[in-house]
Amino acid sequence: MEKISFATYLQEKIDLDEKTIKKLYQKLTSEKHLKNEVLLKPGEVCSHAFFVEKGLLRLFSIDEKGKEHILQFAPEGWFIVDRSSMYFKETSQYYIDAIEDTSMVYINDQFLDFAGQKSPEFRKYNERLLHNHIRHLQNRINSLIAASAREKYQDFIALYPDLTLRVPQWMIASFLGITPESLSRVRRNLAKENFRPR
Amino acid sequence: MEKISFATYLQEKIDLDEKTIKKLYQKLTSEKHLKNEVLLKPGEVCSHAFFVEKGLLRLFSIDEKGKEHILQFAPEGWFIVDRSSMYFKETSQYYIDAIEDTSMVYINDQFLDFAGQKSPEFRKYNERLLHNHIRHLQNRINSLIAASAREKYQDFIALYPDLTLRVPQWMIASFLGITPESLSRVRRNLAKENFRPR
DNA sequence: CGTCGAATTGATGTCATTCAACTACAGTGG
DNA sequence: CCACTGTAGTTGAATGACATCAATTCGACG
Repeated sequence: MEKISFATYLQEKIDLDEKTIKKLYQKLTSEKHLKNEVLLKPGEVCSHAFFVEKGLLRLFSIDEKGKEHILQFAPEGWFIVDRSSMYFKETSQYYIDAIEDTSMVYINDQFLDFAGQKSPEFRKYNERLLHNHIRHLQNRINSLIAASAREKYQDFIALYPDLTLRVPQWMIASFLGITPESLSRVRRNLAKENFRPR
Repeated sequence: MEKISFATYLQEKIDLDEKTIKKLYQKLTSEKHLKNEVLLKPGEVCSHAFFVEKGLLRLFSIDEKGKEHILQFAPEGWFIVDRSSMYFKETSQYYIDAIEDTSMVYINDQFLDFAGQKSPEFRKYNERLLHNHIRHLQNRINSLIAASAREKYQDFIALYPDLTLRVPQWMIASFLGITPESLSRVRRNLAKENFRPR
């Protein structure tokens, strides 16, 4: 996958002049984290949103039995954050970690305030992001309550076509709320039916 | 349940002077709808958010097999809206209808703009609502992928203690993504174990 | 009282989980 | 370079959870 720099991303998404972008960008720190590094743990307050420039992050919980449940993946060009923890300053219930070596931009409250003051466009875009997030969550809930394991997997492929190859299968299962074995069988059946050579 | 007027609600939640509240409130229309009336249908753009003063609304989808799947309940003091449809002006996939006779306040874009200009407090509160919404959705997803039918029901009771009595059981089942029969059995088992006289 | 939808119950079926065995493969150290 | 180890993925068999179908009861309301 191609690297997506945050500066380029802002230019595309928001109509800002170069000068403002530079001003914003130099307020930010960009960091690299290796695979398996943990960026947020339960009990901590989520103090940053992460914009993924290159690599892959995930947001997940661990239940009483020690099982992981993945709420979100964030490949290049995505944000990941426990928004309610960050906004309300509550301790989080969730983990964020790196599935691949990942370079990301750290975004904190000060930056958001600063950028919002500098540019009303940025403010608006931020609002847009929130609504986009809500749309995603809502669609996901609908899929979870309405669909079978098979359909959930198909919804997943439609949503993240590229991730199907990049993410280990047991993580996809964990995202869908099914076991790795079940997903394996779902895939076998799908392959049987839609057999197509490549 | 007690009626919650929107004016009172605003006073409690946002620090506004009486004059501003009046100014805002007279921009709004309050309407009553009878049980079973439909306020939003798939294919329409969701042009209003509804604040429930008295009664009960629901947001739901219907799948290809004709089954309903309930995404949200909104009793007194709650907002209900298909946010992504309203914000992005896309046609909705969802229904909103009245479970009980309901009086509600219609809130549209013009009002939000107007109120946002009049009062930065209002703007902030609006942002707060968005984050609150996201928190809810995220917790719900976590419950849906991590919990058994029984645990989902317990999560539901914890979240909406009063609704347990007000909402028909088959709707709760539809909210949880299980069948009415399953919910009935879950309840029987819970009752057997935690037997307590009332 | 009669009707209709909601809820319960039982019998049965199906889908997904669990547990265990096995394969494939990547990484590690001898 | 090759065993050794650990993790991912697949497969099978048994189990369990939830769904489906059908019958019955319950309760609200005209």
